[in-house]
This record gives sequence, C-alpha cells and structure tokens, in this order.
Amino acid sequence: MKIITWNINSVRKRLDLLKDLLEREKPDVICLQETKVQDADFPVSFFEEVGYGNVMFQGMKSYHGVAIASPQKLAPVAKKEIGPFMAPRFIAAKLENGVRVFNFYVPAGGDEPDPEINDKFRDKLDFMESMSTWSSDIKGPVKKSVLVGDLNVAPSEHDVWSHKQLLKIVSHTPVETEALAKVMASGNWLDAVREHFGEDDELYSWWSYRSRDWKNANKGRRLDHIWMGKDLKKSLSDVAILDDVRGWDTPSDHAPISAEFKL
DNA sequence: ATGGTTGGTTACCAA
Repeated sequence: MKIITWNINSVRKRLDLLKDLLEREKPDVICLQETKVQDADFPVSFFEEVGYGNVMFQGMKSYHGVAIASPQKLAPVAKKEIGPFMAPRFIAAKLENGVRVFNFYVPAGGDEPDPEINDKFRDKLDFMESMSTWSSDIKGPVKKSVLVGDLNVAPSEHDVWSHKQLLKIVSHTPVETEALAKVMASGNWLDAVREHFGEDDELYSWWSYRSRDWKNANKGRRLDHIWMGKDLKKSLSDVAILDDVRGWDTPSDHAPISAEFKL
C-alpha cells in the first residue's frame, strides 16, 4: 500500500502536475490539502480520467479544502471515529484492506504566535487540542490507521533550516511543537518519516514561494506528515519526500510525501 | 528589521 500526501495549493490550478505525479508514483491513495474549491466545482471528471475516480472531498470557496482519491473503493469511516473538525480541514476514508486514512489540514496560524492577540493562532492551538481529544477518544494505539496531512508544524530542530531563528516563528514555536507532541502521544502515533530516516537528517517538505532560489537557499520546513499506528511499524517499507516536484513548472510550495507499507 | 511570491478572487485575504 502506497500513500501520498500533498498540499497542492489549488487542485484546479495543478491538474497537470497531479496527473504526472499519479502516473509516476502510482499510489494506492492520495490525500490532498488546500484544494481551494467548493464541492460543487471539484474536478471529479479529472480524477475519473486518471484512474482515481473513487474520490471524497470536503471543501469551501477560496480557502482550505481536503480530498482523498484512490483507484480502489473508499468507504466512510465510522462516525464514532471522526472528531468534530471543520469540514474543509478534515476527511477520512477506509480502504479495501481495512486501513483507515485520516487526512488533516491544520490551520496555519497567521504571523503572530500569541493566542491573546491573534485569533488564527488561537484557532490553530484549539484545533490541535481537539485532535488530541479525538486521538484519545478513538483509543490508542489506533489499529490499521494512518494520519497524514499538512499539520503546519515542524516538530524537531532538524525539521527546519534554523531551529534558533524559527523558535518565535509560527510553525516552530514551543507551544505548537508541544501541542503536536501531545496529539502524537494521545493516539500513540508514530512519525513514519522519522521512523524511516531517523532523527538526525535535515528533512523539509515546504519551501516558501518568497525565495528566488529555494533549492540552493534551502530554507525549508517539514510541515507535512505521515503518521501510523504502532501496529503498522513493521510493515513500513519505504518513505520518500518527493522534493523534485517542488521544482516542477508552476509548483505548489509543498512537496508530496510518500510512504509504502507491505501489509 | 523587512520584504519577498503565489492563488482565489476581483479588494485584499490567506498562506
């Protein structure tokens, strides 16, 4: 089972890149964030044409939006296993092999890392708090489950280009990394990317558009994640950050991440 | 300390 997660930054803007990615990587399931399209305008026929016609999506006009697509049938996840999340930031599906896929788009949080003066940052912390409650409620360790998405937090010092310079920058502040650690602990989740690469490699999945030479400057952050329940650890066979996709023509500012399981 | 770019929408907001 191969799963890819990608903040595509407008699905309609990047159908050609998505087609190339799916043809090259042939994932069993792809999870998208920031689709930026309301459900009535979601490009369903494109997904059917490229062989990913089993597609679930929850979006809104202009902002946010998530989707899960697969060549195989997708079933809804039981209601009791779904938290009270904002629809355009969360969607879940059950694959034919029984694996549940939870796809999140955590609020970015604005610029000012102070919940007292910045409502967006408050919303981000609240969202992660509700993720912790949800993880606890569905009882960890969650069996046959994968949690993926743009979590908008770079947890460790090796997930950012400069730990010191980013400690007060939203996405890497201690209050956020602690909140994300709590989510992880609440569900006994494992970070599949770190399980594969270890703790020491510098790993990034996002590079700002506001950098002329993003590749050489390499001022990246690892905001996109694939987590797994402990029961899947022994099945994890490969992980890749597909950073070449960040260099494609008119790219998203996020790279896709891929994980393979031999179930 | 500041500004840099992109997408959706159509004036700016969100990232």
